[in-house]
Amino acid sequence: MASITIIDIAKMCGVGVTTVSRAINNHPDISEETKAMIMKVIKENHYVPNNSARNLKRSASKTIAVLIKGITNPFFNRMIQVFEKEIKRKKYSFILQRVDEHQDEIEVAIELEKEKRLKGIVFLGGYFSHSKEKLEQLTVPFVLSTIGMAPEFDPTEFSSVSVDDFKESYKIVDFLCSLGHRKIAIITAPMDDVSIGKLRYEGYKKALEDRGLQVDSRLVCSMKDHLESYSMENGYVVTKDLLESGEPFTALFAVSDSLAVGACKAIFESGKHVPGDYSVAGFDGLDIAYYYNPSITTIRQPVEEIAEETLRILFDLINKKQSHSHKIFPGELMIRESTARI
Amino acid sequence: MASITIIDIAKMCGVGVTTVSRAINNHPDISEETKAMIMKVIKENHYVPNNSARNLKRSASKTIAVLIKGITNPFFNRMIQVFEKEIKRKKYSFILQRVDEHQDEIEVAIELEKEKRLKGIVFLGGYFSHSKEKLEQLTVPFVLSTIGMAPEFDPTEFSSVSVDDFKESYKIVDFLCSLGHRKIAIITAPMDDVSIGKLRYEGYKKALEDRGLQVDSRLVCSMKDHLESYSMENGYVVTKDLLESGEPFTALFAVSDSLAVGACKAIFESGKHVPGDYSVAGFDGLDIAYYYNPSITTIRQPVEEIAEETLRILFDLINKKQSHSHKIFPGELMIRESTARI
DNA sequence: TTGTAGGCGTTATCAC
DNA sequence: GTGATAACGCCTACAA
Repeated sequence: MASITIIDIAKMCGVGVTTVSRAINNHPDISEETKAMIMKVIKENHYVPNNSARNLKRSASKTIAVLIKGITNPFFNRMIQVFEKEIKRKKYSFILQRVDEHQDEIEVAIELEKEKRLKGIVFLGGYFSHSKEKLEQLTVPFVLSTIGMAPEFDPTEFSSVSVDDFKESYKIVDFLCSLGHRKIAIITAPMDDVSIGKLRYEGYKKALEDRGLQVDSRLVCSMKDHLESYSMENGYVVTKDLLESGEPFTALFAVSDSLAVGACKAIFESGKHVPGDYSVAGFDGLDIAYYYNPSITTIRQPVEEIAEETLRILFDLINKKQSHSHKIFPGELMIRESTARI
Repeated sequence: MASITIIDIAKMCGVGVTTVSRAINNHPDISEETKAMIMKVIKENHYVPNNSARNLKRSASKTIAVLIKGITNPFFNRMIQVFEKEIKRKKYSFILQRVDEHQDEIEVAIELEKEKRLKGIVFLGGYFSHSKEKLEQLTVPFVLSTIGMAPEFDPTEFSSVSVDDFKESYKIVDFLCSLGHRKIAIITAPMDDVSIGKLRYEGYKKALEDRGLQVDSRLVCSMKDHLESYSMENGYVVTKDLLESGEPFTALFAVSDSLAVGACKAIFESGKHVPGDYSVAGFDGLDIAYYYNPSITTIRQPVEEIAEETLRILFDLINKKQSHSHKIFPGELMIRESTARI
């Protein structure tokens, strides 16, 4: 049962461990023959170096970790692909680490940094509200990507890439207004939430106000706590409640495309039509918003660009080419079938 | 910069490293006071034990790894949640490891087993066709979950949990036949593929044959290689091609719900209706199949049950309560709006 | 080009 | 209840 070690290999080959180590790690100072011979023995005996030992000894490794909160979010799929491709292209290795909803991503990051001797970290998703003290324990560069940020944060202490959730939300709600809608409902995060849900709600509020419209609290619907947040099911249940309340409205802005899909379903089940009876708008620009029937008006986030820029900044940070920077990408209003003039 | 170690903490506390180690790891042989004192110092100095060193030294750790191929598949989301919950409930820790499409999951598993001293492994997704020799290098118990399997495998050498893709596929195609459809197209994996796509295709073939129908190769559509497999986009593009080919058909079976969604979109764009002009059926039982408009007839895989059974078997294996076993769950035919009598 | 030996940070063994 | 000390498996000066 005892696993085979580098020493065993060395003995079998009749060489020293150093030589074996050189063979494994493609070091220059080794003759082709001995290397080939060693590799052959390694293959035959299925020797696999122990990563823990390597990481322990190694002072630094060329690896980037991406910590992602809410991995169920299809929005991240495309981003992950870009991250993986780009990181590999730079000859770094790539670790994807899921962070639980209730877990503290900084703590996970600190631990991982020590364990894997990371060169850099990308935080994806979730909301960022950590003490400066904690942030300082992170000794490698990191970038926050598509993360809602507490405004009180000092922008000189970190880097970030995202869209302006407030502004984009404003944009799409304003678009609904421009279609003549005056009673616009919203499905958003619970009020005690401090994430992008909140930012998008603020955009909604401001857009209405600028149009001289009152925010009607009866049309402000919070996602259900006991259901997965931002899910289709959540949108469905919330919309069902709204429809049953009898509160009149003509348009509905869901702060994510998945919520919008669920909302449409609830509307169909009540015998109504989209956009005939209700206009529905989403947010994010997921594939499903395009493929849904009707296709759903939404704000498309430029995921590829966001991912690429995130890495560009991270590598600049790693190479000390620059200090912290913040990049805001514009979202794109995708006008589709789910919204209509009133 | 140099990280703080257990020795530093020991010195600061005026105790030996052993004692600190005991405090960290909740060992019994330590007084409450010293433990509290040590923990306080640890907190104050933000000491975080180095995982590599722990793993290196530890003989065994209570951790289960789930290796997942194709993490973009929303089908796995629910399963992962179950895994995480159950594994935590058993006081094990949980590692989710993504495996790249082209990566060999067994190699990843072997490496991870050594690095993290795993107690067990769950393989999720992909197709399993590894040599016995390689499998034997895995010294910890493992279970294959929802994985297509080469039939030539010796069932006494591993455990598995899944639905019978062949049978379920047969079931839904037979259902389409029972509605009077005789020209049934299929969107499936490329013919050189050896995954569940192939099994589902075989079920389709058999169902038609048993109904005395010919498999019309012009109605057998393969997913595009250059697009993400099983994606909505793939279903969309393939269906567009099929419609443009002018080949007559009245029903379409897509081997995944996402493909089915894309297919519906293509049909709508051509000015046709579902199920008025074409019946469409999917496979998997994703949320979106229910929320889509029209809701999509599909085979629902009992994901929770599959996940739970997977762990039950794995833990039985770990506790030596049993040897390899195979569990096949029945899928459930969900008859919805996207299919109609011809 | 190759081998020897020390140490990475932790836990386990065994004394006290 | 507590503390030295030897591993764990590998990498890397340094020596040969």
